[in-house]
Amino acid sequence: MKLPREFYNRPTLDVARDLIGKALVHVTPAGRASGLIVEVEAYIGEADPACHAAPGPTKRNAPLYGPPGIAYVYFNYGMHYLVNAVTEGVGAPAAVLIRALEPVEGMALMRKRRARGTQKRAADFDQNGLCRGPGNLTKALGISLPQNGLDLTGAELFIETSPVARDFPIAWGPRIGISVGTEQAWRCFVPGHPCVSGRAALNALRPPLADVASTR
DNA sequence: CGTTCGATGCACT
DNA sequence: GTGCATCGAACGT
Repeated sequence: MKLPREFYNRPTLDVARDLIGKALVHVTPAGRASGLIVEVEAYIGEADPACHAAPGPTKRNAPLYGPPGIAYVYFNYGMHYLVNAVTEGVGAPAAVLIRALEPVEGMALMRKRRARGTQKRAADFDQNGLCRGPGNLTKALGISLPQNGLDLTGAELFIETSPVARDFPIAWGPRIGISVGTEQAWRCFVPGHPCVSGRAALNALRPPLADVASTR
């Protein structure tokens, strides 16, 4: 079941939590590639210094200001594309960054895409690492600028409940790779999952924060 | 184990 | 010109 627009039209932290265990799917002429979401981060509003909306509306962050359920894809560090799901209502700029997936469909295609432009061969990639990290998963799924602004309720790029989904434990911690806004525990992940990015210490199960993500 | 650092290009000031 | 919501190789302990 594809997630409807109302799913995204909610408080961003709720959307972030509920995205764990759902499947991100990209359909292209080369085939279908998908994976279960096991790590996300929330970026919420102009008051969040780490959110791209912090400077106010610009050409780049325009999708954040639009309706929920839209893909916000941007280019970073000169070589990586990062994909977000826009949340909350029009004029409330917020989104959930997808940081890691457990590969489900199209692993051969993912390997091929990951190897593109490198010295490595497709077979060199470990399956658990195919979609570990926000830059890696967009490369594996073939997501880049043409996918920016796509409707996540559409047919090309969407998020759905998966038949392979199961209940995951979840935990919250500080967001990774930012220099401001680190006091917020707005990174949501599956502790101990082999496809989650970041250091082991960051990903340890914190007992008071342990919870279970819903499959629905 | 841990930390540092270079690659690489563009939006924004 | 500056600074990235990164990655992985190279180095130090």
